[in-house]
Amino acid sequence: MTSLKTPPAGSEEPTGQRLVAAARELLLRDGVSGVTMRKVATMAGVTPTSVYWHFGSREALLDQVLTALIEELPEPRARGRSPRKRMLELARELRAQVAATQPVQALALELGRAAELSFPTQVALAREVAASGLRGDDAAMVVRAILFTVGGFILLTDNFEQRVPGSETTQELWHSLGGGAVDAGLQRAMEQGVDTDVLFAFTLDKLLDGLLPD
Amino acid sequence: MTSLKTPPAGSEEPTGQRLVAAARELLLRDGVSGVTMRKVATMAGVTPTSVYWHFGSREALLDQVLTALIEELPEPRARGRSPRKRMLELARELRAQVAATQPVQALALELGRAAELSFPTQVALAREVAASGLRGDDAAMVVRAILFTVGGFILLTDNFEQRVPGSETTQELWHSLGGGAVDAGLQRAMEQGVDTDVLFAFTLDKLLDGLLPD
DNA sequence: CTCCTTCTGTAACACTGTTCCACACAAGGG
DNA sequence: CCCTTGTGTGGAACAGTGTTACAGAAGGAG
Repeated sequence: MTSLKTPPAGSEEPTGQRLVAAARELLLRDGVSGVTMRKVATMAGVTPTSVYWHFGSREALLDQVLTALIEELPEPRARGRSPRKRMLELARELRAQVAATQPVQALALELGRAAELSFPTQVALAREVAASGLRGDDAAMVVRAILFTVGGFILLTDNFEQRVPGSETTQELWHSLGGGAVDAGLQRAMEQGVDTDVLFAFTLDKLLDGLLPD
Repeated sequence: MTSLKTPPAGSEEPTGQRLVAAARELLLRDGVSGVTMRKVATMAGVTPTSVYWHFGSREALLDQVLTALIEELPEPRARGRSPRKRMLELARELRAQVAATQPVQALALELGRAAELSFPTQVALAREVAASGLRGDDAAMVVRAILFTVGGFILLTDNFEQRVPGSETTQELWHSLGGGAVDAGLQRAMEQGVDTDVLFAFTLDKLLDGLLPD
């Protein structure tokens, strides 16, 4: 059933595995739109027809690639002395991981499987929320508020960074705004760039202030 | 210079304007990927070549469409008795507007002009932050924290709603999680669906608690 | 009239995902 | 042994995408 025929000369692995490996390499190198059926097939020494015989569609192929990549992601580790510090650390880790595995995230988004990527962090976060004394629905709201804030922040900064050249940034818009509309000091501050790392830490810190009143 | 030739029979408007109108109609009806050069051209009674003569590229055409659409967006109105209530109202309005003008948002995102869409709300928000007593860099951090939270929330829920059928939702993942990993009551709560409206209001409320301590 | 600019249509190019069809090859049954 | 069946494969094509080279038509200016 598995190998009725002798494997094609030039490679030990069966065609299916070679196709997944090729698609994976293309994904990490050229991004999700760079994974082309003809490129994948050529890289595996085969024609596009074979890809369709083995997987049925481009989406099914990418789905297998994503599954393999997800399994390799490291487990989140909650470090810190208090639940609150461990939550901050988990959020920071998730953000760093997303930044480091950009094409994987883009693929998960396209396949509608983004939830799986954050789930381990989600569980670890839930454990810390429970450790801080919250239970049931209240705890769930807190977990979700943190998750949505972190996830949203990641998506947003992502979109801001892959800005199209020539389009106006928020800072430029603030600069071109006439005087007197808002407080002058505030406007001047808005015209400067943002350090998203600092803003991320600040926002999460203040959110936790509101969520975990001691 | 403007119209050397008699306008084509069957329409008073010049070709350029008809093309923008056609692209706009296609965008609002079929989404950003539904705006095809051949469809736009056919709808305007012309061939794709003319589109390229007038605009140079698909991106330039869509850019003009977006500019026109942005100008029609209503100005944000800050309602409420306190600065804090007006901030919440502005955030709610922005979220509602984004939900109501989805294809416009998608287009702005693709063209890297998302900043322009939120900018009026941004200014109104800054005014309220200033009204609540904050100044300079501190005020800017607060404005940005709110903006990034709201914007991120919108992007995230957007991605969650256009989920691919067959892929696992977060709730299903929580359901398939073995017992004992986290508090049972918390897990049960996470298995239920989220009302994103309620979560949005809750998150923003708690964030403001942390940002605006009285 | 000729020249020149403006604008248009035809046809093509390079690319995408996908499908149809024929062909090779190994296994098994009569 | 032959013959059918199932497993893979390659070649060629289809329908679609954005984009471009090229040949014109139409009107104003000299």
